[in-house]
Amino acid sequence: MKQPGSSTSERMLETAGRLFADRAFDSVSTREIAAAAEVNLSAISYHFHNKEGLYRAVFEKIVRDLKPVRVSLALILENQLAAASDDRNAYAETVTLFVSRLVDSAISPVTRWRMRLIKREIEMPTDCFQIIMEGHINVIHDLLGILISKISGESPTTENVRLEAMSILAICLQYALNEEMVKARMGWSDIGPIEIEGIKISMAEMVLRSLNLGDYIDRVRIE
Amino acid sequence: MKQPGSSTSERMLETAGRLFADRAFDSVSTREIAAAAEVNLSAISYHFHNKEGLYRAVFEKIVRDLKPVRVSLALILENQLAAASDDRNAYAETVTLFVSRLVDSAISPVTRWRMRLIKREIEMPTDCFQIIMEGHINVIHDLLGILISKISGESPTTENVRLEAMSILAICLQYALNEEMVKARMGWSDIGPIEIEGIKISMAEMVLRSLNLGDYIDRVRIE
DNA sequence: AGACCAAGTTCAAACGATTGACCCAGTAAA
DNA sequence: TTTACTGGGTCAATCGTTTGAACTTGGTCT
Repeated sequence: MKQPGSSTSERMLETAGRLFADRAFDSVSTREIAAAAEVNLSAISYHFHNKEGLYRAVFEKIVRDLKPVRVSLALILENQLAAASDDRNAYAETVTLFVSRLVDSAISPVTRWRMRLIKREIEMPTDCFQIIMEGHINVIHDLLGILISKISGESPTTENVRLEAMSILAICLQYALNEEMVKARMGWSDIGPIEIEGIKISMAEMVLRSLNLGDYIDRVRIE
Repeated sequence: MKQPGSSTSERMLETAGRLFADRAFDSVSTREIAAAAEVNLSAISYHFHNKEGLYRAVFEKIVRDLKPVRVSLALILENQLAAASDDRNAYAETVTLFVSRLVDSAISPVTRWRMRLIKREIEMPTDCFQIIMEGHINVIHDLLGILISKISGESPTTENVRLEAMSILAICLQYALNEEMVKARMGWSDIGPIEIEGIKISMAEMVLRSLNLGDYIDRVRIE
């Protein structure tokens, strides 16, 4: 049934996005999208010129939708910079919060399909690769780089810092993407709030240790 | 040009595998596979019944091809168990070797397309999900779990150990999958032997620190 | 040796179905 | 009148699969 209050094009973007997140571009037909969005087939060419235009619009919308995530992460870092610059306990808290938010952005039911679509674009790039890199990934990777460089003392432009940032990004985002594998290997039937809590704790501890902040694990609580 | 000495079906499996690694199942047409393998279109139905049968056969072959990887990783662990069980320096060496081999299996030009195909199946499971999990992933994940439990003292069945194993798996395999992102963010035009060396060092250091073996980093050399 | 045959394999051609795109007349609200 | 659609129909292109003939091979019979 049609969602009241949502315009045709908004409904199309949401529906198409979910479908594209589940299956590849070529595997989702325009007719299926139109039917799922309860929209006429012609609406695709009317609003987005063609199927590729719709696909691109989905990504542009995702970048807009995820702005709160970027802002939230940037704010965490900003607050850190305002604090004492040598307080390693404060660093640990910042890292924990950062990781928690990152995992949330990847695994929360609200944003999960968006992150899966993003990850697919990264692994099998199309024309939208640049949109998602410039609009979202670059920002987060840079923020992580700055955080790591603050803690380790190395320059954020160092190859090592950039690689570490990429690794942390990878482990925080993996649960959104390897959903079936995680469920199969952990014996979970679903990744609900309880499982997410466990993931966050394990994740934060690992990242803290990998940043030589392992001593502060017990002093920090996950929220 | 046709490879001499390779049978039709072998050539089809290799060619189809590479194509399926680059693009989704539906995006690769049977005609394209046949043309690339320099094989008649009907050879698909003749040898593998249909397109899905070919796809499944590719995964079954991958599992067989990757047996040396599993054996190699198992041997590393076996040698560790034979060594002094409380020598943390030996642990560090084992972990370093393990990570090095794992990264190799993911990023080496020989196996890279296979790992990309595996990862795609994990992220967007089809009927072949079970084949690759039972044939390859479960083994490696279990081995990692055993290694972690040895080092941390926790039981390998602990949720925390299994999550940590999954995370280490994720960061070691990411470079095979996020190839374009890695190149874009690191400013590399290609992931060659030099870049792989850098990745391995950064990777091993991170994993060592996350396992509380950070003190032994400088005593261990990557090979 | 040469003729023959059956199984294994490859071939070109065609099948029906589905695809994305396009067209245009119609409608309802602003 | 303009904007935002709906509905139906057509189009060429491409899809996975099937068909039946042609070829290759190794063994058997004369």
